[in-house]
Amino acid sequence: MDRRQRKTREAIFSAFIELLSQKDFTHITVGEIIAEADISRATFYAHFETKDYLLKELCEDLFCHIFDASANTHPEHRHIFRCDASDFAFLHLFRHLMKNDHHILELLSCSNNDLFLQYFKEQLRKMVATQLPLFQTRKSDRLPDSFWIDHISSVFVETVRWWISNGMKESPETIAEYFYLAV
Amino acid sequence: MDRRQRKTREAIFSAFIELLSQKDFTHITVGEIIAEADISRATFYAHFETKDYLLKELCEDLFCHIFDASANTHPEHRHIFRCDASDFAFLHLFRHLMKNDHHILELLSCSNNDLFLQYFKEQLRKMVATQLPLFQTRKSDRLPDSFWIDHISSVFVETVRWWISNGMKESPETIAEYFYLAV
DNA sequence: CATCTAACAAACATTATGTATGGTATCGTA
DNA sequence: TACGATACCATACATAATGTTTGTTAGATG
Repeated sequence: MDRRQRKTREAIFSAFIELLSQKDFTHITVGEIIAEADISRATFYAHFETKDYLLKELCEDLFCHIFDASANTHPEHRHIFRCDASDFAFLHLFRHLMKNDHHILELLSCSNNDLFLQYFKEQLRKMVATQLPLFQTRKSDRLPDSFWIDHISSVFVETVRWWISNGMKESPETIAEYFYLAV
Repeated sequence: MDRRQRKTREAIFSAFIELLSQKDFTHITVGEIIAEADISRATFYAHFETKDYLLKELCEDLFCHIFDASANTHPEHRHIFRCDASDFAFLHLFRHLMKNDHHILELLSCSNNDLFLQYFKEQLRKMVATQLPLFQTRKSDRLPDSFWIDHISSVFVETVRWWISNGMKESPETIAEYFYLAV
């Protein structure tokens, strides 16, 4: 990919992130994005068909990073679902969120978090679905698989939502604790 | 309230609901609403300041109905949280949803359900919060109150989401069963 | 250096939002 | 029934956002 393209793409993304930290997605205009990114109107539309696609691509970028990282760093621990002293997949996710590598937290500010957490949940659902046997518990036997997959993903997402809206005062370990209790 | 006002308000609401069953909220224009409702532009703005307020008022109308109904019909059962053979608050909610009195299901079609379920969750959270002691369980002792309130409300909402996206094949009783297992 | 193409500025057509105006029909009430 | 209030109407308008087009400039790549 041409360096110029990379640079404007980056500029658009970071302008967008900046705006998202200030106001709701639906109230952000293309005009504001190009002003913040300091690019021409035509250039914006050369990169993204619409504002919706911009959002979509941003989410894909971000969540791919997080999930790839979690999936690859500690593969030997991914079979552990229930909480214990060691590392495991969900705790990794909480840690990644806390580190805020990719400015994800800015995106999850209250006015926008629905949007992003839904994308996030989508990814989680895929992860859980492909490894369903690892997530079996006593109570999951009495629930339909698809319900159980949704449930795990939802509780994770809602835990994150709570964590953020409470100022992320708790450690990733405490949150993981809450998550495993709740799920 | 003047009959004329009631009628146009109703016309706007049902036009809006019709459109929401076809497409996403953000892609519905005021122009489409007034065409569907067959009213003049000026009239629309005499009733609702913006499209967002229209949504808000619609949600308030709908969810107030549901919650009032549940709150009033069987007050003697509202102290029961855990699932048993008798009626209780959450089962009532599931039943109300299934009856689809106020065309709520149309609103909860996949493209829009986030929007409405968030409003729904808001209401639930209030209900749970005001009656927190009734919702205590063994595991809730080990979680912060606000986390627990969010958790109950979220699991309810996500259960509804799953139910709808699965075609509402299950009975309210079965869904209540799943809900109580999951929560 | 030569070629390809991304980015640019500027202008434009189209669509959506929200307001203002003066006339008409329907309402609640006396 | 008649009357005053007001909700609704059509129309027009100002403003703002979307998305496209054009010819040109500047940077990347080989």
